[in-house]
Amino acid sequence: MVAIRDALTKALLKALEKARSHGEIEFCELPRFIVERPPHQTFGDYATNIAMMLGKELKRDAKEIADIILKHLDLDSGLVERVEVAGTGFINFYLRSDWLCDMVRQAVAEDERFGHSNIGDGQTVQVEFVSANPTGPLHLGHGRGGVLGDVIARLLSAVGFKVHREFYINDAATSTQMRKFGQSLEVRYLQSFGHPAQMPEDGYKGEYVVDIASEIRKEFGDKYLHIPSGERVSIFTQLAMEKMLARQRAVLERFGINMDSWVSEQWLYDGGRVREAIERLINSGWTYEQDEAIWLRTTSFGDDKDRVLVRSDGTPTYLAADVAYHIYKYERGFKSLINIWGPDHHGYVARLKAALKALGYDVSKMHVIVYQIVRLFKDGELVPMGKREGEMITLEELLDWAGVDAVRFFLLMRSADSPIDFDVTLATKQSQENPVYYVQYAHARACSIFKQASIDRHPALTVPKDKVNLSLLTHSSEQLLMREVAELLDIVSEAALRYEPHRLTSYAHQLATAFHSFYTSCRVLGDDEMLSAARLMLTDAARIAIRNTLALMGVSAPTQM
RNA sequence: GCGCCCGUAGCUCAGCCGGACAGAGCGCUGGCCUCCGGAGCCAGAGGUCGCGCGUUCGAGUCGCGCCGGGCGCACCA
Repeated sequence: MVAIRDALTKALLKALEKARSHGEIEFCELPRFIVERPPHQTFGDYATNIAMMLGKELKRDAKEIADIILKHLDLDSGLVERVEVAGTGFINFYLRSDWLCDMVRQAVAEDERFGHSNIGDGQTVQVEFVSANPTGPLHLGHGRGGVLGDVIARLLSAVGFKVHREFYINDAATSTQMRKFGQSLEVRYLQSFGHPAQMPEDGYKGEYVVDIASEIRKEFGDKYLHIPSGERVSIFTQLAMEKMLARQRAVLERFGINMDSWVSEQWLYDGGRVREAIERLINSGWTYEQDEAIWLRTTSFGDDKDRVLVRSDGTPTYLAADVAYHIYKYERGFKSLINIWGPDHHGYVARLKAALKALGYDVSKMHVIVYQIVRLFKDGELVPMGKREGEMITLEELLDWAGVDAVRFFLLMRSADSPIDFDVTLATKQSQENPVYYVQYAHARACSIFKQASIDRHPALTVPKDKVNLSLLTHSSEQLLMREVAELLDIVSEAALRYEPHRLTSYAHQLATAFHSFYTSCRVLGDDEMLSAARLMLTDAARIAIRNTLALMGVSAPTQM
């Protein structure tokens, strides 16, 4: 399909060149035009708006230009049957009727690779996502960031990019959060020995802190009871961080997410990278001192206020460390960087970009995707979330309730810009209201046809692939299903290049609908051996398309349900 | 107050770089099981694309201004 689009685009460009050399059209730079699948079948299989775009630029009639292009258009007759100019100036391409049959064969031949391509040409992309504090378990919000990042990574790698998944651990020992976390842990530890320690107002009150404290007590007994508090807190912080991180990693793995690397903020401090970043910023001349703190003039680069780089007590801010982290990203030479950030970070984008610009980095290769909040509903009621207060449903619990597939699918259904109300009750429902089952069921059904065929020793199975006559597939539901299957490559490349994984869910649903409809109106295993063989091949292509789409979403494709 | 996001069918949302009669799911109404899995299929009802102005041959899509909602505006991360 990309091949088809490419072929059409190239033929158009050639025709334009020829028209120009004949002096019929003048242009120096072509406007951006598209070759797309038109919204309606009567408009052909592909269409382009190039004549209208040119018409606008040259102030000439679009139809006239279309006719000129058509005159010079030299098309592969094996592909295109005829070309028409529509009333408004669209050029519509009608492909030879067997192009869809070729697509079906291609699907079956390429199997797992069907839908994949090499647009990325091996260029490296780094995707940074989740990047949580190690001060608590992951929750639903992290889940959304996780699926978004992971599926964007899967998509990019499917279209030929070399993808690197990274988790940035916000574990700086000097950070307020980490210290507060250590203190909360200390309190729980002391309390477990009956000491009257008081949990600070803004401490971490979650049950899991008590759990960790008792784990520490189990492992080390009263070893830490009689040492200075400061020392105890820092030991506890370190211990707890390791435990939390291990749990986070385990949940992500269960959720189908495997990082290529984990970069620790503290490691950036220890290696002197944070200090170095600050020095470079100071040397850049964009900093100043005020109230004993060091400020960065981010307003000179589009931020709405200047930001503190080093606090008056001498400790660097999160921004300083994040600049160091991003310098480290740039150092590793990735061709592009994608950051998946939660809604609470969106004010932060301008700040970080400003700082990187001050150092002369090319910010255009860094893409920040900020997703909107996700609220959890159970039995029609909003479930409150607050880490400090400890009222929280963890990602782990959610996976226990709804399963990996449903959680991933639901979090992928909406575009990142749209907030999600996650309805656990719906996600766990095994009915037609639940889109996950609908799609998976289509896949299981396709598989079951093959199972049935082999039980029956159906003669269609013995027809060699190159003898299968796909032109027998003339029913409207067969034609529609072929068209849907043929869309896969376009859908994948578009979803990948735009970083929009939600396109996959609606496509998956469409595919499933087309398959169910085909299934209902066309019996695959029948008396006509050749017809059965053709339908079996179409079933296989559909099965492959559905399975590959689900695979890109990280959702399983069960062969039976 | 400033910044970002959103406002499309009863509900939840798609709508690609402006394009050909505005789409889907759920819900609702009415049909479909001799036969490969009814967790399915078919048909139908349902929309001033928040409002106004502008750019354009053409605007749900772009620009400006309102109105409504969400989030962010720390020497927290």
